[in-house]
Amino acid sequence: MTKVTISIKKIAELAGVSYPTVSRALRNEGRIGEETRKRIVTIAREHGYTPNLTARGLVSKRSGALGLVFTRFSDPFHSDIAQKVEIEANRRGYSLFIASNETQDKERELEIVRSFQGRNVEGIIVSSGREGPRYSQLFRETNIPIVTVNSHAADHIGHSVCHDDYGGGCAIVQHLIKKGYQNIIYLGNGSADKAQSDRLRAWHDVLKKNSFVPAIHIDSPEGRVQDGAAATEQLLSQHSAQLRNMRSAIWCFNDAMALGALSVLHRHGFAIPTDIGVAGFDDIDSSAFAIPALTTWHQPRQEMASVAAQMLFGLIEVSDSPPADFVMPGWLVVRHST
Amino acid sequence: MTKVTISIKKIAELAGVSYPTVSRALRNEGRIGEETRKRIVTIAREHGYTPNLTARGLVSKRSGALGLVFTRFSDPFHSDIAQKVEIEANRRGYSLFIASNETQDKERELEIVRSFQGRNVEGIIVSSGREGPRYSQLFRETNIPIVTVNSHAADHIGHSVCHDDYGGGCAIVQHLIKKGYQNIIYLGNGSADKAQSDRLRAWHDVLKKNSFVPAIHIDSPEGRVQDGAAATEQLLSQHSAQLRNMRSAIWCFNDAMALGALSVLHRHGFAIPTDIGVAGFDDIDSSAFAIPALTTWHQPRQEMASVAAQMLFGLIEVSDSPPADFVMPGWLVVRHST
DNA sequence: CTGTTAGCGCCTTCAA
DNA sequence: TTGAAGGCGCTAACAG
Repeated sequence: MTKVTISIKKIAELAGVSYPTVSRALRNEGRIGEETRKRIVTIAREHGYTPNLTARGLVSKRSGALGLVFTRFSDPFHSDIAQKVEIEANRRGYSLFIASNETQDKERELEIVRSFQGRNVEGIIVSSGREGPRYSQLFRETNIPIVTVNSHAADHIGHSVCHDDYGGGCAIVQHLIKKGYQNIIYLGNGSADKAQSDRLRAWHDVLKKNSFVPAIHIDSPEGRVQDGAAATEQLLSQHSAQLRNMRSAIWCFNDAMALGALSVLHRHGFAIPTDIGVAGFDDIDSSAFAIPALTTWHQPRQEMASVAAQMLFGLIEVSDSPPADFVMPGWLVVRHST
Repeated sequence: MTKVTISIKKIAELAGVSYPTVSRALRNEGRIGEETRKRIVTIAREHGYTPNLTARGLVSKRSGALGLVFTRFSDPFHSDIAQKVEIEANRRGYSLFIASNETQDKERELEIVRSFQGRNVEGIIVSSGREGPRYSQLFRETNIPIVTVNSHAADHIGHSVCHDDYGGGCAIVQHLIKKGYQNIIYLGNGSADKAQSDRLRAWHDVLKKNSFVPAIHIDSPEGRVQDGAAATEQLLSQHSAQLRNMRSAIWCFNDAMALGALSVLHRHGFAIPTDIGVAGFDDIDSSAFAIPALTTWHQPRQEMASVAAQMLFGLIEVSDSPPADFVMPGWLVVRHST
């Protein structure tokens, strides 16, 4: 490809000045004659000059780029977070490197972080919901600011924005009990770390406290619509007696799975919420348009992403701020599926 | 933040060699003593060395980065394309800059392309579905390979991967006619360029050919679930008589909108597909789980993204390949909503 | 106000 | 096989 990218030098030549002068003119930096500045800017524009951010970054030590690692584009929850991060990054004049990790391989995620490092990003946001000792280690070693969303380094050594999953889980289960469901099933997501364990624990605790005994718990490999559908199929085939004998409700790890559950239940002729109740988690946009509209727990994901971004900007500007674990509250959204 | 990124120089010092030697060792480039190579590599690893891709890119002229501009993360169609592009980029060892354009501002999109240029990306994929003379102009001026997905520069001067929207639209409308619907409504997306105009034209043409007269057409500002819901509400309030008198079907610009339509129709007590038929376009993952499962047109978006990526890689390697407009076929998916 | 010099971290000649 | 110089495009001191 013909690389005819015009450089500062060429423009200097054309304008009959030295190239630092051009640099100053183009950056609108002080101490420069108004006449020359105008002349240089005109020439630059005429020749379609665009500054080489690579070179600029090399010397200024500010690449003007951020890195974002997240699960996958088809995940509505993490995608909304990614969207907000992208907007915030742009607003601050940053470009954004992105890498998804559709595999369930944690090592891959760490590799991504390292590659971002090699690209001299000024900060990294990890929104994958995964965590573990390897993460803590990497984050400790890395000298680039990192903020995680919805997971915290196991030893709370880093900076993170989380959500009160335990509280939300308790609220959902309590709501289901109050609605009179006697058998509360949990359809989980085996690939989520903190979110899954917190919600599972909430489910356990609330059931126990209310003297509900051994309830059904099925984990999916991931948290997609099809996973929720598959888990529900499995549920129906393995526990149909229990479902018919006790007034049951299904609580899904997230709304996507709940959508899949609704679909399968509908196909099998169950009336929601009378035959079976269904609840989700997250309150993604389409949940309000589910049939019937989905009862769920609202996670303020936009705000979480915003806070994460602000946190990161803070870390970029001020060095060595102490570890922080910001926990945000959500709220129950009761619609028509329970 | 303490930037203690270790450089090639330091390692050279530590190893007691000159830094070009280190460079060679680390890149596994020929002509280097096996002993020294090993020693250097060990030291590098011990000190957690990561090559500075910025600097490397500056001299090699190969940034190893690609740019992707697309609509928004919550758009299931374009997100799937983005996902595939990301995977392909990674497979080839590229990092990916991403920028979404949630605004409907085309100028913003061109700005993004320019900023990618400044970052020395080696290639750009534009998957926004937008087009126009300003695009053609920019693409012509830009010396970086650009491939567009689902839109082509008005004058066919660039490289693009498209889908046969007209053919798909015809097939959908014909299917609805065959199913016995007498009133075929189109709910469009005002922010899509090529896709909208092609589908709208298909709708017009097929209706005309079959002597159907003035049908209803409502455009939404965008193509999201809530847009489909809003358009359907509008439809119900303005044309209820017509809907009850003639056997009607609603064809939506995309599946997301169709999901919104299904929700509203359900809330208003319509039975699908007997009272009203609903069809979408795209065949996104969740369409199979809609209630009822959605009849739609399958766009091979993964393949489209793959082809676009391959096309781009080709352009990066070989300069000056002639304009190309790759058109991919889709297929009808009849489920239970019609 | 402007030009000179130096250097960011790396790769690529060329000699040795 | 290795080292010494030069330069990628730009900014940041200094001079003048």
